[in-house]
Amino acid sequence: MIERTHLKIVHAVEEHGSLTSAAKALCVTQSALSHTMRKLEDNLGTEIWLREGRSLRLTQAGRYLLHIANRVLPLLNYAEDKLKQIAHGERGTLRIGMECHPCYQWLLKVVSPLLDSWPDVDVDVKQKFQFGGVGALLDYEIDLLVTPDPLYKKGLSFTPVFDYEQVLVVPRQHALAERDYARAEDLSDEVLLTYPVATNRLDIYTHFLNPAEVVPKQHKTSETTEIMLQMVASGRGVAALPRWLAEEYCLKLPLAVVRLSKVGIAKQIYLGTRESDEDIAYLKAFIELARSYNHPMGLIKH
Amino acid sequence: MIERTHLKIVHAVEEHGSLTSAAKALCVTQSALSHTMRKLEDNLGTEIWLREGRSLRLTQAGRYLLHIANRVLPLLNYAEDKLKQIAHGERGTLRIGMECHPCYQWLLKVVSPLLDSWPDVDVDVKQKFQFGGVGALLDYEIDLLVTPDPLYKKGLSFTPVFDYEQVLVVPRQHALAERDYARAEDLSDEVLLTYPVATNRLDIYTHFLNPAEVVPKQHKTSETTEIMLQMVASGRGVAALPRWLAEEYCLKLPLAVVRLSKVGIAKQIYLGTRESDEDIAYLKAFIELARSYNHPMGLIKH
DNA sequence: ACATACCAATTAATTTTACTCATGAAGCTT
DNA sequence: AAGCTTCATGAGTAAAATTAATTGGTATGT
Repeated sequence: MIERTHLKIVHAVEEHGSLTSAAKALCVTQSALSHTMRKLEDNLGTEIWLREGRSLRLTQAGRYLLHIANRVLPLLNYAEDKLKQIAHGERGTLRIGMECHPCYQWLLKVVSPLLDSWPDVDVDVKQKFQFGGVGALLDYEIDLLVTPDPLYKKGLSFTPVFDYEQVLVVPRQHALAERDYARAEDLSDEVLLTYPVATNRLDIYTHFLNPAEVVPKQHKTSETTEIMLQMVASGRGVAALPRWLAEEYCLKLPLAVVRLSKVGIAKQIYLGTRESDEDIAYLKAFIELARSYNHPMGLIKH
Repeated sequence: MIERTHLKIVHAVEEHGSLTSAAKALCVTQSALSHTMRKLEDNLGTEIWLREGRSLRLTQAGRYLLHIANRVLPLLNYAEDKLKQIAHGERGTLRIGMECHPCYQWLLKVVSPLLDSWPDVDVDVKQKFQFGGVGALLDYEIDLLVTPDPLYKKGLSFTPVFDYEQVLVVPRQHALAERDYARAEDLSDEVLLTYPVATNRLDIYTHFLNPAEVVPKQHKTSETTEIMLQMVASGRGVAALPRWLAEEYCLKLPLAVVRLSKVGIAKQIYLGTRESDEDIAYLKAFIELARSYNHPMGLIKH
């Protein structure tokens, strides 16, 4: 009933002062406007303008309609703009999902150049998923999954973007600190500190302790890396973290880093996307950015 | 480009879960919706839904469009409602203009029953007009003029709604207080207190002093009735006011009321409207209300 | 006072749009 | 695989929007 044209007409008439000049501005004839508005007036049962000689004057209803026009038109114009930008991949919300704590630390470093070079792209980070990160990706809850465990499924594609080594963090005075590497047995008398997730999602179990059938003396958890490492520094246990993250904290706290097993635990961070999204420009750009981004002390030298 | 239908469709599809059921709800065929939305998608250059098997899933663009729909549709629906109410005279803003100070006092008493019986009518009171009250009425700045001086012009109509007598207010101890009435000469030795308006708009001049060619000893002005009468009570002068207003203050302050001239100055308050507004229900109601309203002590007994 | 310019409404004709119908393709269900 | 549901598509049609041409009214200027 009240259509966008009506709002546009009322607005244009107010701006240009007459039906005729408004018509010119809207690239239609004066007659078209006259017809269109007359129909609306019939429909509402009230006049929008008082016809006084050769000029129009808004009625109370007209004033109210103009008020609505001033509220709604900018909204629609802006929406149109934004939708076209989305269409061209210039704008959007990149919804990133993450399943591992170190991923978050890594992401923080990579996201800011994206925000800089894509000013119209918003980034949204989610961390809890009912059906896991892959499920969230398939359910369109997120557009990008940052994970160390790619789970290849039809319609998804995973790209490795970052290699790192998972290492043991011990107090600087600890006996292991001097060693070239730690063996699983070395932990049987230690308190192990990890993030609060299932042990089958912790590499130190799946790749290190479980194969040797070793369990640590005690297992404690901490939500935050900071607290965890302060506990390590004060001799309350040991932790397993990415080397690049651990070494950062070595500068601030009395900690030392030890390789896990003779060869070390090598990990990758993968970015997962839906294949159907492959032509979204900013998504592609982000993956490229992430891949080319050399973390200050991130890479294992092969 | 983005029309109201598009918003309605996106909204309905979200609500009903499919094009087909949305079509049913909107009383058109599924085909119509499909065509309409396809056209919008072509126009924007992006899909609104991902067609997954036989169900639709909003794209990012689609989610944004839905967001817009949720903002704009209620606005338009409400506006339509309100415009139809305005059309039927059930709703509106009654813009009242006033030119005289006592009018304001009177209005305050009459307006509240209107607000009670017309809950959807707002009242707006204006007091300053570049081209006088009549000009404001003709220029649609106001819808109703409250004035003691009707100025009959084509297209306007005035209705008297309230008779009152303009009287002199003096201190209760004043010599004039005992008199049946005051003559113009009695004021030649008095300080006259009035509202700050031109003397040709003050009845005490036009109807009383000027005809007798008398000027008071001094002429002072006050914006407010309260202050003016406190000054009178303290012997600093005399004032001319409507009897009903003056008698109200006599209860609170040591004042007395004296008739001006032997026959008194009879005044009326008129309500002026545009003839073209005669079918606005709440306007008619207000005038009726005002006319039937018996001020507690307002009327001169003829 | 007359001519001129401007403005909006109206009528009839025309173009454009929106909708329906019929049909087809693709996915679920059983 | 049959049956059902859902969306897409193309063609035809009814409806709506727009235009062109004209009328009547109101300022403006000479």
